[in-house]
Amino acid sequence: MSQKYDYAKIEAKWQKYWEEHNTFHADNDYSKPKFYALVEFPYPSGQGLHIGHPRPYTAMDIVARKRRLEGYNVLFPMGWDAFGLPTENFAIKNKIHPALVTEKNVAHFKEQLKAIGLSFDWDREVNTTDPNYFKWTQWIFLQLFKHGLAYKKEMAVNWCTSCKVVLANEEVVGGCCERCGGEVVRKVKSQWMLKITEYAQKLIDDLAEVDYFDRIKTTQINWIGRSEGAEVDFETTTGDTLTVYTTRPDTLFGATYMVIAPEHPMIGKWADQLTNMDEIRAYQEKAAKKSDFDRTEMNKDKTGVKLEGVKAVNPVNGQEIPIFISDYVLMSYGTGAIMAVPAHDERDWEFAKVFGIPMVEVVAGGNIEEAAFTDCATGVMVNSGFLTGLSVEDAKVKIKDWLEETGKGHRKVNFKLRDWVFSRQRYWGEPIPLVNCEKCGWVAIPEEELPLTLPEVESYMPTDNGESPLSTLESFINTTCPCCGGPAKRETDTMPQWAGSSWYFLRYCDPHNDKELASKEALNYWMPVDWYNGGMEHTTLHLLYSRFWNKFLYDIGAVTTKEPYMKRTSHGMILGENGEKMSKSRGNVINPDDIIRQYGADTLRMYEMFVGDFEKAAPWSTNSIKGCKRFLDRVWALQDMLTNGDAYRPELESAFHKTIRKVSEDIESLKFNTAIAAMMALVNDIYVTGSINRAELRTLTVLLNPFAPHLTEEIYEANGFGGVLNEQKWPVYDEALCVDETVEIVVQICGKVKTKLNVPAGAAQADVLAQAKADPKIAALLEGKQLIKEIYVQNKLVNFVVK
RNA sequence: GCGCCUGUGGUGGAAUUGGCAGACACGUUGGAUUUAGGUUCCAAUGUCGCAAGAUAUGCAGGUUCAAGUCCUGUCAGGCGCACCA
Repeated sequence: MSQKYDYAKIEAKWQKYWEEHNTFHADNDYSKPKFYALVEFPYPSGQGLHIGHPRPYTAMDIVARKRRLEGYNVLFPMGWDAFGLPTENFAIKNKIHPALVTEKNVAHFKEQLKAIGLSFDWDREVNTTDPNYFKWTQWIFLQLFKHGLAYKKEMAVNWCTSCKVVLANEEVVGGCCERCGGEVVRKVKSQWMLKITEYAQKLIDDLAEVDYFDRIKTTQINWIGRSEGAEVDFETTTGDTLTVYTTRPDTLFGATYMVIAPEHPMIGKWADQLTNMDEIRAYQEKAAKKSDFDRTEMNKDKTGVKLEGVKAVNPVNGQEIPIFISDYVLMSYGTGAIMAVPAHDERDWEFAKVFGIPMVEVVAGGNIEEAAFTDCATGVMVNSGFLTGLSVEDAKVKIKDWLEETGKGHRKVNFKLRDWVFSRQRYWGEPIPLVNCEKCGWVAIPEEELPLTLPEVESYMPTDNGESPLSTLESFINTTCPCCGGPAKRETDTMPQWAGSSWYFLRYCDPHNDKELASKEALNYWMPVDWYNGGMEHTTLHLLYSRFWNKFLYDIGAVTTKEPYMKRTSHGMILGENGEKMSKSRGNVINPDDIIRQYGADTLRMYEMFVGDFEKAAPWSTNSIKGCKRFLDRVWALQDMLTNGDAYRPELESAFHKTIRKVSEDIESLKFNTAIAAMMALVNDIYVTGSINRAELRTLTVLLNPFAPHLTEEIYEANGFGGVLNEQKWPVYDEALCVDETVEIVVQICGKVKTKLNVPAGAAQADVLAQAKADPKIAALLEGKQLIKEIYVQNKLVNFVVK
């Protein structure tokens, strides 16, 4: 052997072999047990692959390769989430069609992914910008529309002044655009909305049926934000009704004023009766200019204006109470109006202090002069009419019953989750397949006309008034109504990037189907995804959206499972060498092409898995990667020490069984770093013996194969183990052989280690204690002391407690 | 402010139900091989100490025969949410 480990040659050879033999193609052979491993498909940016991409891809590649060796029919697909702003912006700047930009970027990404030796089934590649794909994205939208889950709404939206695009709430981070960091302002626009709120309860409930990391579940539950309370109707002196939502109806006797959102519609209605309308208008204008972020920024100083001329009546005691407008009440949550109980709500307390409003204590136990008493678990009701003397919990039930009996209110569940703003005034997205007819209103285009493709336009720039570039194209806009045949205009907005990624996992099951999004047979066999790994940052966006779409499609019978993903895990980021996030501006970017050239793909894979806890962020280290290269060099060099032998040698037998067990278990629990450490330790043990036999080398190559597929295939073939490695069986271990024959027992005196003994595994307590006491060093230390206690832990330690 | 998570050598990180802290690497030091650099191999490597030994998991307490692990308090860092009534 004695040849150098020529990774470049070996990797090119096996990548070619896999491609030519279509090795990783997932058959639609429905008789075999299946395993569907999924990684988030990338956005093919112009910069090419980031060094962070291979981390989750390699991890799931390891799982997929292990499953194949275990006899599963494995679906491990890849595709491109290719609509989106960076491509469009590049197209605008360079006056080139975004489809061409996308094509070029995809080709580059694909080449880079193949160079890592990932076992994707490239026959099932999907691309969200391919009309054969987005035909079905549009089809799904039409079903949502037909089922009343898509609707158009005039609303204040988040507008990124830099991208010139509407953002979903989820895309606004700290008052700035998630993508470009530009300023986000409020703007009133007519938008397509998807009623994700209709599925809020199911999205919470069905988390019980899936295996996600706890923090992923918690984040989703918090984001959906369910709360239980009541809606209460307050009469006003104008004869109107003002409905509020509250989670504390038990404190109704303590409501001393009301607050409504500055944009509350009642204000317009009461304009004639309000004597301080100028002041109110000024406050409304000030509030309208602020984004949601600005409104939350100033949460310390409560501001507001009292409505002079209108009062509300507390339904429990008939008391007239003032109404204020204040921007601490949001129109978008609940009813846009609250009953304020300053004694038992911090915000109301602060507001009442500013405006000198009286407080009424209705739950005993706090000091309302100092602070609002909000701890509801322990309190007893006071000053509360028929609720007085009850516990808070009982009072909640009683008041809700009372509200429902008297018709003054009712139980109500609310969610923080808002409906999904689905329109984008952009070119590079799926056109929304609807037309607007003067007579018939919004009408779906016939399904047989799908896909509705993007027309060629002069400029991809949004117009100055924020409309889509498509809005300037008369030939696209003007059409006929599918319903009445009269003149109609097409919707010119496109879908957000989230659309295509909300169902791609379904398309992988049957990617070339032109009759339906995927056949029932294929879905029935492959779905749900058995293991989905992706970024933590997608927990409230992509994960929620795609679960929503899948649930809707399930309800209309288009898919076969209620939940799309059985198991969801998340990986940590790869940081720069300085521990900061990698970015061009910080100058700490590592290019995967360079690493592969210098060390090889197998080393890159090993290092990305060895770098640290898979779930945590880890800084890149150019020094540490050498350790992985060294390990693979050592594995390669084992071939020079090869001897015959068809069984593990006795001195290594236990080590082999233990390592197989460790690697098998660690892969399942994402502990790739310790799996690799175990293999390194095994190789070190082998080196100590000075040789390796054929049985041992064969097992080692299979075990290491998911991590370093090229190197192991080459060793396997070069030594004539028979067949190709990827068609072999995952090694098995014998639990009985994982146990050592003798164990080292620690002997402590008063918890301090004094000596160690070698005893047979499972030795009897009495024997071990006797042997410990007989040890000269221990005997000397016990001499003249009173033995109070003897602790014995099987196969672990002995502890003598003395006085 | 609220919620969740994390604090272990010079560095990345390991440590079943509480049971030898520092696996596995990186780096460093010394040695061997080499004309030299690189590679490879051997040895050492938490801290203090010649040694015996002592001491050590952010800090301060507590429970226990025994604590990185459990409890209380506290500090630092990270993530999420952020006036959600």
